[in-house]
Amino acid sequence: MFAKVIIDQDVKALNKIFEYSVPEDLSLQVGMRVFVPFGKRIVQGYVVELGSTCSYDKTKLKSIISALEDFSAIKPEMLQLMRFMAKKNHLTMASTLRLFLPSQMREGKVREIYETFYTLLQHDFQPKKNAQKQIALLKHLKDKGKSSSTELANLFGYSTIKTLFDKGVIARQKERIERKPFVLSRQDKKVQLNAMQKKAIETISGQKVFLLHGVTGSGKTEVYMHLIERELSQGKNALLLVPEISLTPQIMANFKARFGDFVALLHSGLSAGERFDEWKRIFSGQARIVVGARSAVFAPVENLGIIIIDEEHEQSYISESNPRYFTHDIALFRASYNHCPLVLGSATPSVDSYQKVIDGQYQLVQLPTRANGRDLPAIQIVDMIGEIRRGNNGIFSAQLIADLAQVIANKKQAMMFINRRGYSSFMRCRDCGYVAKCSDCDVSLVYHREDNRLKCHYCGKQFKVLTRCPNCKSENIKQGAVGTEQVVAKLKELFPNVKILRMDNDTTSTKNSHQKILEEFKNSLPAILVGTQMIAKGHDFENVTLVGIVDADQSLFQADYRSTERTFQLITQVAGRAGRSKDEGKVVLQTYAPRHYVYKFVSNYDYQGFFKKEANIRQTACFPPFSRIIRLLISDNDENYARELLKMCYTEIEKLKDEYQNQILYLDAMKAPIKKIQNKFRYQILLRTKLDKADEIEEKVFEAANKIVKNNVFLEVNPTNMS
DNA sequence: AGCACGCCGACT
DNA sequence: GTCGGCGTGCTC
Repeated sequence: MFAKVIIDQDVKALNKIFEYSVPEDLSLQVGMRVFVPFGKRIVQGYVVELGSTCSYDKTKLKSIISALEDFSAIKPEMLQLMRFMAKKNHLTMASTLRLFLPSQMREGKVREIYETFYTLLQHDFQPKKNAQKQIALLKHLKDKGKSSSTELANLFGYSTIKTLFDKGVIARQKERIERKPFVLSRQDKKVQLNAMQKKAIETISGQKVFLLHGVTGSGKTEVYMHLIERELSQGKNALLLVPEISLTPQIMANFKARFGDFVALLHSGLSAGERFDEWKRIFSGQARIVVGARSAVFAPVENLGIIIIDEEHEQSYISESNPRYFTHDIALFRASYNHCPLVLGSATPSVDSYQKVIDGQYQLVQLPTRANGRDLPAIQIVDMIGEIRRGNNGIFSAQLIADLAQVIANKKQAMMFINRRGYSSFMRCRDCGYVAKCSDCDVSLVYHREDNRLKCHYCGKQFKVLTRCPNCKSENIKQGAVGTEQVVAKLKELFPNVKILRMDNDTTSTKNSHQKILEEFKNSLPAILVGTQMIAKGHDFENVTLVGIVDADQSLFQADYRSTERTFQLITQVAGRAGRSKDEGKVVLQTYAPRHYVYKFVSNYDYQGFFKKEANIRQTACFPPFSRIIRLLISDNDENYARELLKMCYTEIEKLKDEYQNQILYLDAMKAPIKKIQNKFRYQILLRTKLDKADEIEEKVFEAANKIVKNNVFLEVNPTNMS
């Protein structure tokens, strides 16, 4: 018997299959992890194939040493997924397989926790009359059957346990316990479905992709729950993916309440141990519903009946570092492997996904009204240039201030949204415009208030805060942009007696601070919550009647073809926070570009209109989804060498132009936007191609680059942030 | 990734 | 004369 093995090392040079002979006494299965001799050492590998033939020189063949476990950690579906991903995303097979296992298994530190339990051994034992503690303990055990050492010690004292144990009245045993992630418990309130929801559930079935377009508050979550329930009753399992930020305790509690121990929750708050325990519950089939963030798409659930991606337009579904992948691709693969529906849900679908509806690849399912029957809040656009003309140079328009005053008078709540995407709080000299930059990376330093230092977000290097401009010696140095702090300060000035809370990266660094702030906000009337994207998602505050968007433009004017789309999504999302309950809501949107088309559509909640316009622009300009952008990043410590490599790659890739004349729309080589990271100089080749032969071209570009550059070459498709 | 082999510079 | 720098090549 021979085995094909993938060596568990994430190196391109080892990204191939090695063959071994299998000892007679070793019962191996495909998907098992094994120890194998490799050169002069012993390494871990994965068995990907077993058979009676071998293509390698048999005299040089070595033998597998042993298996790590007596089961296949990588199930057949995942092996196929590995092949698919490695090819699609140009990854090594090892790095792909690593995604499928919890870190605890990889590090070999499989630590399980045990706890001592006691049970009753002699049921008829009568303690002495005055031994009150013993009597109580025995009664406790009689009622509960078994009890942990810590519990008994707390209630009756350890000496009581010891006496009874020594007399042989109670028995002791160690049991493995699972680290259950903490979840709020709450009563499950079954919601009556409306007609649209019922219809959506009926429509969604079969091996297809559905785009569930539902306005904010249309009750998508309830639809998900019903779909999952339906599959469960058919004996199937389910996978629900959500963006990390919306994995709030409330949502988790909802699922726990509805589905109990059938649910496994995978989110960033889990410890490695908890994650491992959840993984095992899924692996063994104990947990049949997996709810989790991006990486949960790799959960070892078998027999899937449905896969749902909630808020499908979210950026967090794109893994941008190390093993790069797009969650939708993986989900689609798994859905077709399991012959089950894939549901992409959103109030503001990505242009990519909606285009697939137009192309007939996805089926559209709509939930056009809010579940509570309320209208969506009115969005009023305020022209900030006009404000300046009227002599108001502040960060709030007269309209916004008036509306805030009204909210406070009504003892209601307001949310103030600061759109921080795309800029950070850099330090700038007000006199000459000098901005502090990192000495190793070509990026602006970010000011961190907590420790009053400037930090580089790419290499982590720290610098002292500038007090004098090194360029013009001026001391007029200020933090660059309007931040949450400034807004809070201004609000306190305007409304000194109102509770004003701030929620952003600075105020939510500790573990439960997030929750605390939201809790405090919920319990204060009137109150204003100031925050970044963090406040945009999922929270359901019934007293919020006003949402202020302080500077809507900040995500709009970026050198990124998706910035308009993102602005539309963000504003719709934030607007959805207002008027969730009986009171009507309102949104005040401040902008310096009131005539931009995105504001026209967004204020009318006209997604279709926006999509048509946006798709049209992209088609004319030949941008995705009507083309593919391929970015090849080359980096090296030696700048000249990096440039040389770039040139060689470019010459090679340029040859493709002849072969694919009318396909390649754009090709150029240049410095990367961030010219240096960790002392590595970065150069890039950008290529834009029509879709017809995009796969083929991408493959050739990758091949060409790998022929020339051994390491430090990255290929990225439709990059989101080109740093 | 590791580990060996191999071919040039400065040391007990 | 040797010790050791890291460039190159191989691992079933």
